Amino acid sequence: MQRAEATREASAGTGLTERQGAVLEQALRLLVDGGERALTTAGVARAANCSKESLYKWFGDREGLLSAMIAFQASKVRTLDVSAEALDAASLKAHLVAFARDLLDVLSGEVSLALNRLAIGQASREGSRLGRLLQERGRRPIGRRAGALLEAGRKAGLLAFDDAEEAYGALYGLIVSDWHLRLLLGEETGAMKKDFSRRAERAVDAFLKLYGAKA
Amino acid sequence: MQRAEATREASAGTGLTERQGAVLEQALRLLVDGGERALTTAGVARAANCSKESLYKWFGDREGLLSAMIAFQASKVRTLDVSAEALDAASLKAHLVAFARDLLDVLSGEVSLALNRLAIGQASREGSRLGRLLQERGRRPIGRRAGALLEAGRKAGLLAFDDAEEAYGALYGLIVSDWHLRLLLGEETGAMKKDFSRRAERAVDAFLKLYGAKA
DNA sequence: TCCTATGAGTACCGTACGGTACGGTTCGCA
DNA sequence: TGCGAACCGTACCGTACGGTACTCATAGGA
Repeated sequence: MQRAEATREASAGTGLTERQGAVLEQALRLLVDGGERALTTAGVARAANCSKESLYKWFGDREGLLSAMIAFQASKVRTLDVSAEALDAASLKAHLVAFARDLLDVLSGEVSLALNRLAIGQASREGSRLGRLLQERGRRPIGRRAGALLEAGRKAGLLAFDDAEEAYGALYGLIVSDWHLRLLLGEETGAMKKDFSRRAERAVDAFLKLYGAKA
Repeated sequence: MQRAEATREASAGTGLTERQGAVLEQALRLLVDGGERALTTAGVARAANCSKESLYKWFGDREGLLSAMIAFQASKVRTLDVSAEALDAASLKAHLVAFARDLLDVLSGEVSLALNRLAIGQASREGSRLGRLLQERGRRPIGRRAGALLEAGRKAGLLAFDDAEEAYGALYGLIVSDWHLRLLLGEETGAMKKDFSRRAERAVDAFLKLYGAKA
C-alpha cells in the first residue's frame, strides 16, 4: 500500500511519528470530504482511532493541527528540480509545458483545494498564519522551480526578460488564469482534466511569444 | 451621505426595503471586519438594530442572508458598458487599460475579498450555491464587458483571435496572475495599490502583443 | 513481577451559535 | 380612539464544538 509508504516518508521529513502522520492523513481525508465543518477534533479522533487528548498533546490546539496538516501535505509533494542539462529551444519548451501541466495538476488536486479553502477561510481573522504557511510551503517551491527554469532559459539565450518575477507572473497567469479561483468556488472540474496538456501548451506558446529571445 | 444613497439605489434594484438594505450594509461591514465568524445572526441584529426575528422573516435563514449580501453588493457595482464609438488602436488600448485597472480595483476591494472568502469557505459543503451566485453576479458581468470590448476590437480589425473565451482568459491571467489568490490568503496589499496603472499597462501591452491584429 | 509511560475511550464543562417564541412599542389607518 | 401589522429587544432551546480530566488497557524496562 503506497499510501502508508508516502505517509512514512512525509512523517520522517517533518519530525513526526508514523502514527501522527497517519492521524494527519485521516484529518486531510475528513477535510477533503466534508470541508472545514467536518474537521472537528472529535471527528479526527474518531476517524483516526486516537483520543482527543493525544491530539492536543501532539499538536497543541486546533490551529496547530491545521498547520501540521499543511506542512505534512507539502512534504508529500516533491517538486523535481530542473536538470542542469544544456537547454535548446525544444527542451526548454518541453520543460515549460511539463511545469505547466504539473502546476495545473497540483492546483486541481482535491487536497490542495481543500487546504486552500481552509486557509482562505481563516484569512479574515487576525494573523492569517495558515495563509502564509501555505504560501511558503506550497507556492514558493513551485516558484523556485519555475524561476530556475526561466533563469536557465535566459542564460542559454532562449529567453529575454528584465524582471524574472514579472516573467513568472505572466507565465503563471497564462497557465492558470481564473481557473484556480473557479475551482475554489466549487465549480466542477468536469472534463477539464483532459485539457491540461492542451492548455499547458497554449500557455507556453503564448509565454514564448512574449519572452522568447529571438523573433 | 452617499453611503445611504448607494444603499437606496441598490435596494431599489433588488426588491429590498431600504431598511433591509441598511441591514445588509451592516452585515457586510461585520463580515469585512471580522470574517465569517463575526457574521452571526445575533451580531447582525445587534449591529443593525433589528431583531433576529426580522432577519429570519426577511431572509429565511442564514444562507439566505449570505445570498442577499452577495446580490446586494453586486447590485452596487455598476459595470459600465463599452461605448459604441469607433475604435482605433489608441482607444482600444485605453479601454483595455481602463478595464484592467477596474478589475484590479474590484478584486482588491475589501468587500469583494470578504465575500469571496466567505463563498470559498462554504464551497466545500454541499451545493456551493454561494460560489455560483458570486460567479454569476460578480464575474459574469465583468466578463461580458471584456468580451464586448474584445469583440469590438476584432470587428475593428485591431484584434485577431479565434476563441474569444481563450483570449479573455489570457487577458485576465496577464492582469491578475496569482495576485488575487494571494490577497485572499491574507497577504497585505502593501504599496501595491499605486502599481495598478503600471501593472494594467504591462498586462495590456503583453496582451496586444499576443492578440494584436498586425505585427 | 512490579512500575511507569503512553495512549484509547469517554465523560464532562463552558461557550456560542442557529433558530424560535414572546412581550412591549411604534405607526399607519379607519 | 381603537385596531392591526410590523418590528425591536430579549429570553429561551437544542445542539455542537474546543478543550480538559479521568479511567482503563497495554507494553517495555529494571
